[in-house]
Amino acid sequence: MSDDFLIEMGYAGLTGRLKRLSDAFIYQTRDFYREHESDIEPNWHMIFMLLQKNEKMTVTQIADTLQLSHPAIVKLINKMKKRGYVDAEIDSQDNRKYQLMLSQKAKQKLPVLQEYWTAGEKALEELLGFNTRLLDEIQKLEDCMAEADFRTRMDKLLVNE
Amino acid sequence: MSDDFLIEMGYAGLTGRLKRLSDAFIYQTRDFYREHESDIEPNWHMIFMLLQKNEKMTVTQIADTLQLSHPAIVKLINKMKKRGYVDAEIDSQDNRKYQLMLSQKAKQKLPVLQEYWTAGEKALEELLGFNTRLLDEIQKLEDCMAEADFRTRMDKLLVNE
DNA sequence: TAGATTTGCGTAACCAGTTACATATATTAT
DNA sequence: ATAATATATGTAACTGGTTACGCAAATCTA
Repeated sequence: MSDDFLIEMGYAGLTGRLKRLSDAFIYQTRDFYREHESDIEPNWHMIFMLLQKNEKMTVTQIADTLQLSHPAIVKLINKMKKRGYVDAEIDSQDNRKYQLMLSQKAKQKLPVLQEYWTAGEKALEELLGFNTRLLDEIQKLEDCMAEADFRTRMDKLLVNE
Repeated sequence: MSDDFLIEMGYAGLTGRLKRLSDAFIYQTRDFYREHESDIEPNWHMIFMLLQKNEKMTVTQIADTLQLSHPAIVKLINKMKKRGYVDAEIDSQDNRKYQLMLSQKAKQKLPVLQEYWTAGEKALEELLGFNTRLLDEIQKLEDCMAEADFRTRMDKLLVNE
């Protein structure tokens, strides 16, 4: 028997375990960057990828694409701007919007960062046993959540409603 | 093709998706409790379960059992105390320790809470398609992480080290 | 039995997300 | 053309975790 109470809890322990796993990845990635004297942060990866692919994007576009709230993106981007990785220019058509893009510094650093990200991807492949079963199961869960989310299902399943 | 960039990112998107999922469960559970006029919070579930099973525990014991840091437990328990769900008594053998236990109020509320938790468990079973494949894959990942964690593997796999 | 070390708990500052609200600009409708 | 509405961004306060540090009590050691 495991001495891990969350595992012992079965289904009910899943949410806690997801949180633990997610935190572990975030903190360890942060430590990795610090160890390698890199001033970038874990979740910047997805912003870099996105701005490489799309050149220019607004806060709202990024928030929608990553399915995060816009204040989350504002915070992220502000820090990236402060460290000189992202430039912004006001949209000529719409004065509310900022078009965001990778700075020259960011583009210069990309080859080094790419090495880190490749190492991260390989490490993940190792951890998943070189198969996509976990990814596939998570995909199914996400699809299921899209149909009817956790709260909706709990409400429906509560007896004596 | 999905319009979800994290999915598009493949392995590299996994950590972001875990975070998203974990957050979704936490926020939706919190909303559920609020909707049902319950003043308890999502992660109290595991404390309730633990103190039902073990009667009395210290902060450090709880932190070890749940694999969380002790300040996390201190915060949790302080709020549970403030709302009257947990009582504490100083250990007679060791004046540093507090023995924590469920209050009378907590025990009275247990039947109602149990209904909520049952609904949550059923909802999770639904979301997982009434099988433990996701749980199993997560277990494998946890085991793998215990052997050598993400950061260690990234360091090892980084070329030109 | 005194000094060093370890242990248990607490606090502060941080991180990465959220919701709720504010404000400025654009757009739509009358 | 103006009023109402919608959209883009920003800010504040919260949540639930972390690490780093401090202090007091207990334990070990010489």
